[in-house]
Amino acid sequence: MCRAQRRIDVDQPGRVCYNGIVPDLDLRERPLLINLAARLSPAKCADCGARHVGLCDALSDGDLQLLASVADRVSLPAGKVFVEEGAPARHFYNINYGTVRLFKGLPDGRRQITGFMGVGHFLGLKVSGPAAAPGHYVFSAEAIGEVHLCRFTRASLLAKLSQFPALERKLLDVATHELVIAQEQMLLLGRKTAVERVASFLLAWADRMSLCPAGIPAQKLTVDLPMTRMDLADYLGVTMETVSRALSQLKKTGLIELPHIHEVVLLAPRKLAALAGAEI
Amino acid sequence: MCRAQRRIDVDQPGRVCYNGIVPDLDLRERPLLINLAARLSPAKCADCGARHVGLCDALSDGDLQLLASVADRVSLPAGKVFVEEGAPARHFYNINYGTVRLFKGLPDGRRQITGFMGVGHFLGLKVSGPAAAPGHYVFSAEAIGEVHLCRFTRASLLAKLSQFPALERKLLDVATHELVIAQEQMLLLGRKTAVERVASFLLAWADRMSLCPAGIPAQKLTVDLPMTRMDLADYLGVTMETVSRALSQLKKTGLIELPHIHEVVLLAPRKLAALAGAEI
DNA sequence: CGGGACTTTGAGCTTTCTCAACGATGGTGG
DNA sequence: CCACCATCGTTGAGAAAGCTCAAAGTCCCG
Repeated sequence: MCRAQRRIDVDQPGRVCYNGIVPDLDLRERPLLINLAARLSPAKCADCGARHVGLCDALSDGDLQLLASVADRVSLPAGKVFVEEGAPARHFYNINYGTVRLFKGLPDGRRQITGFMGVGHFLGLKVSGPAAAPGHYVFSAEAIGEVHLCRFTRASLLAKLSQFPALERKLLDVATHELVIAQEQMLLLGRKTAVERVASFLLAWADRMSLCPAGIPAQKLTVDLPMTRMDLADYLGVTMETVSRALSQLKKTGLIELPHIHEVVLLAPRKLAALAGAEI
Repeated sequence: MCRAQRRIDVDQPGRVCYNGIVPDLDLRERPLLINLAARLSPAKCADCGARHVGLCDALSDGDLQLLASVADRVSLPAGKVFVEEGAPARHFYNINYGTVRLFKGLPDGRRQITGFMGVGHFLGLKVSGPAAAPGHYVFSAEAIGEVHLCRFTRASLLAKLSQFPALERKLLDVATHELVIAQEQMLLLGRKTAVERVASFLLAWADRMSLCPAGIPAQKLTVDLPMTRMDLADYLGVTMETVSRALSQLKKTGLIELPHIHEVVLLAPRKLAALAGAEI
């Protein structure tokens, strides 16, 4: 198998090896973003899309307010890279709106997307060195479409941990859950065929989007895919063309429909699961 | 790429889908093991191979003694599967001696090794559901060679967490570190060629074994590989034959020597790193 | 309505897999 | 102590999955 697609333009500013000391996101360059954030992400946590998801859900209104006092609200345009692999890790992020792709790169431009994160997801644990010490991000993060986030400095959030035992436990839960997903992805990348990969992804994504909270449903299910085929390819460890062919094959087999490029209907989720190699 | 090797004998007792309620390791069946453990793993933490590694290193002698009071010491023969994917998660383990392989399986027998763990490694975080709630293991664990471990019930260890804040933080560190490694492995599985995979593994393993704590050294380095070629293959997402060919190629290129099957000499670690696609 | 970006489909090629035979190695029993 | 056997590893040849390159099709947005 050839794996030599060159996708990341390594000469593009901001995508080269990280040497300088630059904040992951320099707000002074983009004063507008703050205003945009204020308009689109409500200042009050109570009105936030992520209030009852993920990390924020672990806290009472009062605790959350304390935590919010150390958070910046930020809004990003599509395509904005706001975490750079190799850069000093200064912040944690919590996603309030939109979808983000996390990825790692090779020097020749090959890219592996390690995850997609949506509303309520917490981001920034994966740094080199112990969690409490300063380290460097081991991944990059980029907005798919418009994204709103809460940004915390690592120092302030880690300092708050002793005040909020629930938060520390929740962080452990988040990390554990990500580990479980990562293991699953290793099985996919190491041992599944292209069609199995795509089928697995569709089910996992539907599940992640809480569309089928009670396991795999028997009836049909419509799933929104905010990412491109290229993103899917880089997540599933195949090429764009292979993703496209796999989707076409699933369509031809009658397992899915593709009403729009960014929308898939799972016609027979159970059969899809069998094809995906449902876990032992 | 064809990925249809059938390796795990799904008809073998203990490797089938888990339905029953059986402890991960029933000591009543193996009273000898306890004695063996007592002989080989000293009862005192102070004399344990893992005392100053990983989790145990986060605790004072006094705290460790308290923790040890809720631990069983267990010794396992080579090949013993002591955690079963899908079984109820009742224990955590800490490895005191030997090496363990963690893996996930597909119904048709394909296997993906998700990690190798050695002395000081902590095992059992990866369960379905939140860390604090009862769940099921999402991986299996098997001894490579003889293994000694400390076994904790999840309930007792999680109960102790509130008494030992250092321990909780350390657990988060462990989970974070595993996440970083998992991301790296996804890049390997999704985007690297066979030779790059093997080169990456050799360096990562040397690093994990603390043979080159200060980064990649310029001079040669001897690495012990306790696992078989098949294990390597299942870890690297290729076949045994491909691992063998990659090693032969690295030998022919003068980058490594293979004095014994389970021993590799890295002749030019830096060149190997360049080949492995050292991180951006 | 037109242009650019994204997607699909096709044809030939490369890497890796599969299958098979041969070689090494380590443990065991004569 | 050595020969034998079982297991594990290596090497080769042909097959196949997925990759590359190329062209045609779609869709969105101005």
